[in-house]
Amino acid sequence: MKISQKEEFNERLLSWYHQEKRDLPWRRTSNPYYIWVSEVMLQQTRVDTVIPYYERFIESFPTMESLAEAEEEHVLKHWEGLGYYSRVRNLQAGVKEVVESYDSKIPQTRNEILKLKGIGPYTAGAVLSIAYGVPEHAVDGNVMRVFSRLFLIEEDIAIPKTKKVFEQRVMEVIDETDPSSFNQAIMELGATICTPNPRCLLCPVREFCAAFEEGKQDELPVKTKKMKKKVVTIRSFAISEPGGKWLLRKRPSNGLLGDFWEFPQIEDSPALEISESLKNETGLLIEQRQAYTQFKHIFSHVTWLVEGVHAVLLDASPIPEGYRFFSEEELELLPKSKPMSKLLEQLKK
DNA sequence: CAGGCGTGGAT
DNA sequence: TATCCAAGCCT
Repeated sequence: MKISQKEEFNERLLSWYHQEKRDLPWRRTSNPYYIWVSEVMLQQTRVDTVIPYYERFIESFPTMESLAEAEEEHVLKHWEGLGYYSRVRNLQAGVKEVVESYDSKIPQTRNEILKLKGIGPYTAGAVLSIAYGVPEHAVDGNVMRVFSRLFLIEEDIAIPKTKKVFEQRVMEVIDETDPSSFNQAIMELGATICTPNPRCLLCPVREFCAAFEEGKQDELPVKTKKMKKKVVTIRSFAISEPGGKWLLRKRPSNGLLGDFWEFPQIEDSPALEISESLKNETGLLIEQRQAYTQFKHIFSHVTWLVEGVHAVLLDASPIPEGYRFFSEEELELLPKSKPMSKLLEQLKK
């Protein structure tokens, strides 16, 4: 596509968008905070998955002040099952910053909004353009896929610096009168038409598309990186005490499943001496019962082979720092990871 | 920069 | 079953 065709391109794109766009909850509001929440939830997450979470979250935390004041555990419970849990801790931290340091007004320049926790280049552009009408690029995976085809850009989108190429190109093409609709229209196109297996015959702008012109739409975008996943064996100890309570510990804030409570567990230990390993790593003294369950859980970058072991705590055992007993009722209120939920499900059998 | 960070759906 | 994702950000 030539830049001289910009006006005609935007006319086609935007009229298609206004006619075909999906009716989504965050498209029914102009509240910048709600837009912010939706954009964070949508990071690496499908629209259909996000919708119910978004509705519940906004209902429970209708204002930035209400989110800023909420208990982290309560907030995390609203994110349970969505994944990438650091997103919600960063969101709350960012909202607190806005409430406390910006008089509850979200900054309206890229440099300022980028300072907020959890707001990166994409989310900055998305909030600025959608909530405030600022002509800023918001380049995500959709935009790179669509633009790589429109302009026949064959650079590897798996390499971080490649994104700059797309950000520049967006700024050349963006509709200055309605940057909100422009950014959303490109993403909508990527999500519904210009998908990995594109449906070019339905595309409103195919006559501007260099890849379609040359029949290369199926070869773009170029993306090289492949994920290799580690496999880790996890032995998880469901330790009960006479009162029927379960002994849990809190995971560190950083890293996988940050701040989640879990059964004490050890990684990659020889099966024969697992009680000894647990004692070495945690100080806990237990009497092991029989292994009661075994399953696999696949995270984005690591696979856990989980073996759940039932055990009772010996009277002589110390309770290490950071460990707590939970009744069944208390357990219900905790945010739980998928592996934790699977273990509990098995426990009830 | 490379790698860590969840989950459920599509192929 | 295996793979790759889907509106990225942080360190």
